[in-house]
Amino acid sequence: MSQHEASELGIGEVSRRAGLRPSAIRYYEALGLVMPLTRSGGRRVYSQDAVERLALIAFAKNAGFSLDDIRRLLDGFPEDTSAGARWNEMATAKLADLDAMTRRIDAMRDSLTRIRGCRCITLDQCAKAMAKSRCG
Amino acid sequence: MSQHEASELGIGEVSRRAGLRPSAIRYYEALGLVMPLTRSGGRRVYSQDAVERLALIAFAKNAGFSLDDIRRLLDGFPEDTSAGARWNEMATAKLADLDAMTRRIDAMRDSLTRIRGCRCITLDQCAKAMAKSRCG
DNA sequence: TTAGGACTTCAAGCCAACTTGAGGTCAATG
DNA sequence: CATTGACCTCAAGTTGGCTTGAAGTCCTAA
Repeated sequence: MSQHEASELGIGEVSRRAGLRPSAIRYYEALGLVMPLTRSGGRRVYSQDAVERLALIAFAKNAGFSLDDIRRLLDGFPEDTSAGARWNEMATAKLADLDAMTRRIDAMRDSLTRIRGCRCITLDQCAKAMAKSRCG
Repeated sequence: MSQHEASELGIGEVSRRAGLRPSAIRYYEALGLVMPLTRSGGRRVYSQDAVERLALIAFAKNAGFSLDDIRRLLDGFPEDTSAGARWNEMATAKLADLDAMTRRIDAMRDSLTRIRGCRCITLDQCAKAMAKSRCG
C-alpha cells in the first residue's frame, strides 16, 4: 500500500517489520542508535538497513545490553575495530555482570530457602532474631 | 547524647542502628512499613522494635522482595497467619521468580557466548545475519 | 542572644526505556 | 471540499526506591 519502492520505507513499515512501536524507533533515533536515510516532507525515510539495525538492537537487548551499551557498541570503538572484536569485548564484560547477577540470585535463593522453613509465630519474633542476625 | 531512655529512640538513632538514612525510614513509614511509637513535639519517637522491623525489611529486600512485597508480608494476610506460613508462601513464589530470572540469564549467557565468537567485519554484516536470524 | 544541630513537611529530581497526549502538517480519497 | 490516516514535535507521565532541597520548628549550649 504505502511504499512505492520496496527499498524506501516509512516509519510505520519499519515498525511493522521490526516489531516495534514507531515511538520506540524515534526514541532510538534520539539516542543515536538508528538514523533515517533522509526526510521527505518532514517524514523519516528508511532503507532496509534500518530494519537490520533494529534487529541488531533487539538481539543486543535480549542478550542483556542496555541502550547505552548498544550506543557504545556502535560508536564507542575506533572506527576500524571489527564487529567481532567489539562483540568480544562487550560480551566478555557482560558475561562477568551475569556471573555477578547469578551469584546475587543464588544468595537470594539461599535466604529464601532458609526462611521458607521459618517456625516463628509472629513477624516480630522473626525480626528480633534477624536483628541479632540469626534466623533467616 | 540524644536519648534519655535507651528504649526511646529518635529517627537519627534508629537510622544509625539500622544503617539507613532517615529519609529512607520516613519513606518506609509513608508506605506503611514502620511506624513510630508516637510523636513528641512533632518528632518521631521509636522503640527498639522499629530497629528490628527495619532489620526484617533489610533481610527481605536482600532476599529479593520489593517494598510492595514486604507490605504484603506484613499486612496482606489474615491477622492470625503465622510468620512461618507467610514466609513460606511468599518465599515459594519468589523462588519461582528467581528460577525465571535464572533461565533468562542463562539465555543471555548463551547469546553472549555465541556472539563472542563473531567473525563479522562490520556490524552491518552482523545485523543482516541477525535479521535473517542466523549469526548471534 | 544567637548559632547550631536535629528534626519536620512537601515537592521535585534521579535512572531506564519507553509511552502517551496535545496540537499540527500533509497527501490521498470520496 | 472535507475527512481520514499516517506522520510530525515536544512535554510530561510511568515504575521503584529512594534522595535532595527549600523552608520552617525547636531545643540547647556558649
